[in-house]
Amino acid sequence: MTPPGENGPRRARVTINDLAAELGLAKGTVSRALNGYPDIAEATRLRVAKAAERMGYRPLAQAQAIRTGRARSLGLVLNAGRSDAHKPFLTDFLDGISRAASEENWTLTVATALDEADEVATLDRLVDEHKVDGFILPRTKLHDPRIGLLRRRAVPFVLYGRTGDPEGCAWFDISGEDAMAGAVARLAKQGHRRIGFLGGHPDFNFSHLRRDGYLAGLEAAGLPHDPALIREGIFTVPEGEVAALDLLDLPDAPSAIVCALDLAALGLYRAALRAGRQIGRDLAVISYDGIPEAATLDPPLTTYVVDTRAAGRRLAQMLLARIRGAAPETLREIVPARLIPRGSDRIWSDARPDRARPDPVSPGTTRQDAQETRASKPQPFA
Amino acid sequence: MTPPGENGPRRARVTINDLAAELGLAKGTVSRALNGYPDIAEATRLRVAKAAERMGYRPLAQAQAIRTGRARSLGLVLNAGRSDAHKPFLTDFLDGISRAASEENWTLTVATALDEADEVATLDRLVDEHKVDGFILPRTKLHDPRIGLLRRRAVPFVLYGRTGDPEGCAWFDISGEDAMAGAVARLAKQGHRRIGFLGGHPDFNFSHLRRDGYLAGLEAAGLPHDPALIREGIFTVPEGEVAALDLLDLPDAPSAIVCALDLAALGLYRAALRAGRQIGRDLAVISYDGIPEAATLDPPLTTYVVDTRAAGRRLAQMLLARIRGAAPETLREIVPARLIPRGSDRIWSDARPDRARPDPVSPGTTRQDAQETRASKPQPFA
DNA sequence: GCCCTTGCCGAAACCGGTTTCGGAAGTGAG
DNA sequence: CTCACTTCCGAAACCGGTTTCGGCAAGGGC
Repeated sequence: MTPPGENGPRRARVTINDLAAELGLAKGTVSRALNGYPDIAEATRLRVAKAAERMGYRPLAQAQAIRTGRARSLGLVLNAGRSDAHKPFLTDFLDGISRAASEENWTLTVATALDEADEVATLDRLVDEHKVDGFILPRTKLHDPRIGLLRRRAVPFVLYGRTGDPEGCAWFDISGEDAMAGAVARLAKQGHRRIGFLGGHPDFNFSHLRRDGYLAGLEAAGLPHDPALIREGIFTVPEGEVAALDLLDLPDAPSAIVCALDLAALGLYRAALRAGRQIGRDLAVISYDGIPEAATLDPPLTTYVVDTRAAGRRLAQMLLARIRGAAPETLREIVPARLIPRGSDRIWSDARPDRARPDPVSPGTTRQDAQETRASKPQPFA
Repeated sequence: MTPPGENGPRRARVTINDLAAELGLAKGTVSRALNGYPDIAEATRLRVAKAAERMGYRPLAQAQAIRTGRARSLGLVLNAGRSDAHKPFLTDFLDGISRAASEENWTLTVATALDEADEVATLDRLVDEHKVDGFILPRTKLHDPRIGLLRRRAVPFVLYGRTGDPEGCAWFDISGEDAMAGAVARLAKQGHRRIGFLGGHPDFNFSHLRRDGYLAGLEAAGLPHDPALIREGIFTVPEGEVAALDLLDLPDAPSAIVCALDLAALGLYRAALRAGRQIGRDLAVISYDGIPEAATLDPPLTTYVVDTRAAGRRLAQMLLARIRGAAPETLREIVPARLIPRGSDRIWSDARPDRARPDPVSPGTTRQDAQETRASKPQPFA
């Protein structure tokens, strides 16, 4: 690779005309040679390729775009209204996408929207202006208006997640349902018989999948399904906290809780503190997402992590394939999440329900008294 | 606004030729009318504008680009290697940028890089391919190779932050130095005389600014500068923890600590727990950044917040101006951070402070807080 | 009444590519 | 030795815009 921007204040772009002139060929010939047309002699193709390399020729994407109709750009519109959620993953996600895209000399165009309607309008605008050739749709909903739009306008897209009506959809997803079922199985194996569930907002497709996975896990373990142990619609930490408190205050409270999202688990940690329950001691927790904070909670949270970077990368590759004509039905992948066992789902049988407790983060510290700091919520390091 | 994608499977784009044919004008005339050339009759301009509106004409950005040399896109390359840091702000930042951009019908192109060299190479590639017209450079360093490249290649850019050699640079920044000085003043006013400092990594320009602000604050308060109370080079929570522990283990430990980043403060919270010090009781803390977790810590962290969304928005506007020819020297803005007083910098009277007896202050006075926000303001920086 | 502006628009070149079309060589069969 | 058939390339059209250039018609000064 040549040192970037090495010479002079304004090294002029070398165009296909320069190349053609240098080679004594017609520019059309050069273009065909570069693009692998069959009616170019092998010797010529080589000569052209070499000269292009030597002169540092880079086709101007937008000049190509106007004839080919390809902007060579992948679109991603983020919802900035729901400011929670994919935040922690965003950098990794973007990195996965943009890296895969740039391997093929494509780029990533991102836009933001404030709500669902704005999202659709933004997609529409980008399509109109032909700024992108296709979209990655994160956070799919059960009924997703974005999909309707893109279908109507016949522009390629790939879902990160699944949706209610799969027709014409390509997707990549993590099997949250298997993770939830696995979590239940793991807890049941430890002897838990009352296992609660903290679920996500029903607008989102993954919420149903994960709840169903939880139920399937119960059934597989031969445990009864008690609707009282289920709280759903959680989207933020505070929401998780109230829902969890709800569960813990039950006369017949669960001894273990499965969380569909780490945000809910964060809330659960707070709720446990307030309810005087000690996670990893008299309450087992398994969650899902793998946010970085999970590792530094006390006790560290056992959770299923998803490799967001890999997801972004794969999504970009699939979208590229879709744009190039692959049928959506052939582009559907579901991969498992990976369980990271940590302390939260282990019950120490020997411990006294008191103060002393193995503290992996800061050994030998006296824990603050929860009652004393009543007003401000005691908080593990989130 | 027309309902998005309303009709048919493939409503064809309306081009400038369609418009011209419909109007019985030459396409060149239509183009000039749309772009406000002075040699078009007002009546004609109106007629064209109306027809364009009615037919839903949207110029194809890349077609314009090839002649005008404007891709109508802003570039942002993120460093995915240093996975920490601006993560929590990223969505807001992107939202600010992309919203300002789309107001002018521009878009945002984002790429990622793994390290500094990759960053420069990525910039170079985007410039070569003319994918973007300019860049926003986040996380500026004292000596920033990205700036060198962009200067050499004469492509417009705007810094988010300042840098060592300001020549030819436009920037937007938050006055971290004033914030740090203000933090010291606030603590000194409470009677603290030994105030420690946890600083960022010296590669980054803001680290020097904030440390200098801390020092200026000391001087303004008439406090001595004790190098032993300063720890720098912090970039992650664990790093913050060891640095803080270092400070707290000092024979003559500080009674208050100013953190240049919330991540360091997070580490400090852990360190305090391990060292048996209680923040808000026998240790006062003021930090900087305003990450969401700060509000839910125990006690809640008093910190200076920066409005990342507003920063993104302003940066985009400034970059646009820069691209349109404004001189970089005229595009330099520094705005103050906003102090959010919470519990961590207040010392409750019944505690026994090490060296100083802070004024007893009831935990509920926000009016005084508001005053202190803009209290002392040393200005050797600008 | 004539000439010189000025206002306004059409025509065509242009931007940097891609794609179509046709023709000049070379090749093999008859 | 023809002739049809490939092989390979040049020329030109094309994509959807922007910009330059020149000319026609109206208007004003003399």
